[in-house]
Amino acid sequence: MPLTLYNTLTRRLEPLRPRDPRRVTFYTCGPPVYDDAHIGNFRSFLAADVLRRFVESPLCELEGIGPGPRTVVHVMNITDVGHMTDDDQADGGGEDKMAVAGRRLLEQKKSGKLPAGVALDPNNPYDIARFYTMRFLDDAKKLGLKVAIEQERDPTLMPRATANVPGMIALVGTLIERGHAYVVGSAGSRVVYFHVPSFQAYGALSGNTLDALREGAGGRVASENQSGKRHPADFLLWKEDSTHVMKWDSPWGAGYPGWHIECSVMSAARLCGESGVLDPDALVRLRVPDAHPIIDIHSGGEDNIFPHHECEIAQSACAFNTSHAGPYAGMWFHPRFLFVEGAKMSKSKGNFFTARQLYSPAPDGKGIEPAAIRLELIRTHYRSNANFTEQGLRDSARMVERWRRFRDAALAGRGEGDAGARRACRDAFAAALQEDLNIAGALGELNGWIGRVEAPVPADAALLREIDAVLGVLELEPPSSAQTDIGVFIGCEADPAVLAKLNERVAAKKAKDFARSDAIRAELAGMGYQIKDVAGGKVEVRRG
RNA sequence: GGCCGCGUACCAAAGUGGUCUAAUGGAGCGGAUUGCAAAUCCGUUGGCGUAAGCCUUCGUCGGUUCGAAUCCGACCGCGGCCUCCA
Repeated sequence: MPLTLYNTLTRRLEPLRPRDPRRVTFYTCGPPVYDDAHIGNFRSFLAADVLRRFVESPLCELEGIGPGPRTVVHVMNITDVGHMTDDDQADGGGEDKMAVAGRRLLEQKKSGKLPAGVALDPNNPYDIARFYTMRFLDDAKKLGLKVAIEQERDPTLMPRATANVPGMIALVGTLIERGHAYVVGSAGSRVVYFHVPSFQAYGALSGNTLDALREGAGGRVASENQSGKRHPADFLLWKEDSTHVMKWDSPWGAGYPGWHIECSVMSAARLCGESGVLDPDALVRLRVPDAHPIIDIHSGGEDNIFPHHECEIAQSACAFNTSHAGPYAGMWFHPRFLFVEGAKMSKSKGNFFTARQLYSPAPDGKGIEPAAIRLELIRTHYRSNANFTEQGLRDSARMVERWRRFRDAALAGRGEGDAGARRACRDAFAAALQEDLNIAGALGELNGWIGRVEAPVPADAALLREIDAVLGVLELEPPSSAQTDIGVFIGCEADPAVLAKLNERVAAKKAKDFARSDAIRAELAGMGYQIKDVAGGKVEVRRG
């Protein structure tokens, strides 16, 4: 059975049918960079990553095309334009988020909390964006996000919004020319709006049709923001504002772009050029036949469905389709929110984690190995609200260790093993993922097979490697470990105080003073170190 | 008010008409191993029974069916979006 996915646009499971089976185009709405990305962001990005890895894999069969491997061009943007804190679709009120981040960084700098060696001017929004972009790329590579690894070779795969403003200006111009956008206000305070009623299919993705919006508005669209708009649902394409922290010249005055237009530009610019990036002139000349998707797959968190993706469809279809119809993307893929310890993540509840808080070594972070974080974030079906818990993280860490043991034993094994069992596992694993990425089912098949193999052989390791090319777990860096002649320190430093205790414990054990040696173990546990005796007379030490 | 989704055993999570007391991981219990732990390996974890077997379970109630965790209806509960948020 070929790969089917739940398409948000049609609310049905549908086979994935790329326009060009040799080159599947995939666009993911990437992170804003005025703060560190949190594990909820990463759940969504990693779900997209697993999808692209699976589509690339020989395990994945596409309808009418057959099994892979195949190429996926995956683009993920970096939103480094500071959008507004109260960015309702009206006129962009509130404060620029980049400015808010600058104030926060300034405070951290004053209190000495910024990491040493960071050269950063908190008043410069480009500096702030660069700072968080680098941190995001670090996090993403640690967690095995393939696009972040690839962009080192081809930076165009992760375009920056600030580098694409000319394309946005060109596209806004096109939309005005084609009668889908209009300018209001006079020089100094001009605003360009997209005129929503000019796009018939508006609401198809989210169900928020113009009628529904009118009924549901319930006073939420503040009347003071409506001045000049021809329809309450019309949304911002360009705002003239000479006081803004980031601003660019345009035919409608110096200002900044609306927050939906960047994705319309960057997706088409990178994915519609056979190789490389379309320049603004080529972009405005781009014409896609009606009812043909401009890109094959588009992903983003469920909260992007409305208004962001709805507006993106309207812009892209009106700008690029010959008679201004959709659907822009053939397949809309929306992972759901992540909960933490049963509740929606929020800073005030204290259940808010950035990725680096989890993987950084103690005492700054929790010292959890990236492979365990990745597995925990991908192991729940992408359309369920996954619940991220300490317990789940421990489960995942153990599963990773079990796979590693199996792989190592297999590489050291001899013989052919059971080819039939391998084939059955491979088929069952693939079949589960073909069905709307049923990853829990696929992991069940994998674990069941691993449990049944009594004497693993190199061919088993090869299958595990093929499977892991999709999961992306074992290929991640194993936890750092520091060796001393007494202990192996996993994910933590060889603290002198700990070393002293370990030496004392060895002496106590030698003297068969087990009461003393157990007391030391308890003391270490009180200090946050778990220890266990391993082969060779050494002690394995872990934080946590 | 509108749109969408979810409710499975101790926990997480598969299963979408019979092979289901129901994959898989964790946790628990018993055993091997260990000075003790940890880790690992084996067995086991609804009830009764020595066993074969019988009875009961997949939010609740009802319906369709020879047969339902799986299909339909109602209800209860939970959540998301409609406004910045992955």
